Amino acid sequence: MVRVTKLTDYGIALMARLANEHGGNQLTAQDLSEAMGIPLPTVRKLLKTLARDDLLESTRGAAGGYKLARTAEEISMMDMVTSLEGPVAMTECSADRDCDCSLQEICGMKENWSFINEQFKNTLKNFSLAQMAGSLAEKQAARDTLSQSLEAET
Amino acid sequence: MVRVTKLTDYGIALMARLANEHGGNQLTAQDLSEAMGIPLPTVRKLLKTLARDDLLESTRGAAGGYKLARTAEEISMMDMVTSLEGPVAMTECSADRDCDCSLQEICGMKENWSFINEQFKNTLKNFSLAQMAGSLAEKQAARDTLSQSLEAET
DNA sequence: CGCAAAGAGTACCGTTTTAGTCTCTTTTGA
DNA sequence: TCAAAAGAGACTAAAACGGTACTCTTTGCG
Repeated sequence: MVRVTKLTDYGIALMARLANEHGGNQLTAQDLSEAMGIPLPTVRKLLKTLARDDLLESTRGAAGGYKLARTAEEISMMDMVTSLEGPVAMTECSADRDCDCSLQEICGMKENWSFINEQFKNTLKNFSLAQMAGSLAEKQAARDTLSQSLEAET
Repeated sequence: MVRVTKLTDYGIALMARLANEHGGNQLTAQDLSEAMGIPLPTVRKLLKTLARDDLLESTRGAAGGYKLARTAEEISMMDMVTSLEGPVAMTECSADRDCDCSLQEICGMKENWSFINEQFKNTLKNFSLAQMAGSLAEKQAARDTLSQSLEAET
C-alpha cells in the first residue's frame, strides 16, 4: 500500500509528544500511554525500539523514563521510519543489500527504482521531528529545504 | 514497509515491456508471461487490473491481447501504482477520505503527513512509464521536472 | 536490605494482507 | 463450430501486522 504501518505512525506520534516536553523532562511509557491513548504494552514496545536505535535516551529503574537523544531538529522522519520499520526500500531491488529478485536480469528497472527511492528518502530526510511536532509555519520551511536540496543535487 | 508490493513491481515490469512494443503491437498474457518469467495466472490478474483502470487497452477473442492505452510518456508511475494497489496514502489519515484514526484529535500530525504524502505523490507523478522503461538519460529529465515542479509550488 | 517502579528482551498468537491458483464465462477470428 | 484469449470472481497458503504476556535487569528509596 506504499504505507507506513500503524505502529510506525504511533511511534512518531510518541516522538512528537516527547519533542514537546522541554527542559530534558522525561516521560514514562505509562505517561505516554495515557497521554496518547495507545495501549501500554504497545507503547513500551515502540519506545524500546526507538531507544535501541539511539533516537531516545532511556533511564532505567524507579524514576526512569524516556527523552529525546538529540534535539527534535536533529531527528528526521527518515531516522524514525527506518528505526520503526527497517530500511526504506520501495522494492526488493532498491534495498541496499543485494536482492534475490528473479526478474533482475530481465526487468532492467533497478536503477530507476533506486532513483525514485532516493527521492522519497530525501523527502523523509528533509522533514524533521520538530517540523512534524510543530506548526504550519514550519512546514513551509521544510518545503523550502527540499526544494533547495533538489536544486543542489541537479 | 513503505514498500510497493511485489505484484505492483511485476505489473510495472509488464507495462514497461509493453512500452517497448512499438507500432500498436499487441502482446498476449501468454507472451508476457514467457517474456518476463512471471506465472501466467498472475500476469492475467495484473493485466486485467491495469485494463480495468484504462492504462491498457485489451482486445478479446482469438488474436486478442493488450497494448498501452496511451503513450508511455502519458502514463505516470502514480497512475500505475494507484491502479495496482489503490490510493497512495502514507497513513490512514493522509488518504483523501475521512479516516477513523482514534488519535486524530490528539496527534495533530495529519497535515504534516498529508504534506509528506503530496511530496511523494509528486515524485511518482513526475516519473513516466517511458522513463521507467528507458535509459539513464531519461532519468535526468525526471529529476529536472521534479525540481521545477517543486519550485513552482513554492 | 528489600521492595516497587520502570525499562529490556523475547516469545507468542489472532487477524489481515499478500501472492498465487483455479474455475467458469464471454468474445471473436479462422 | 472450435480454439484462443480476455473478464470476473472465489479460494488458499504463507507472510506481515498489531497487540499481548512473561521474564529479567536496573535503580531509587524507606
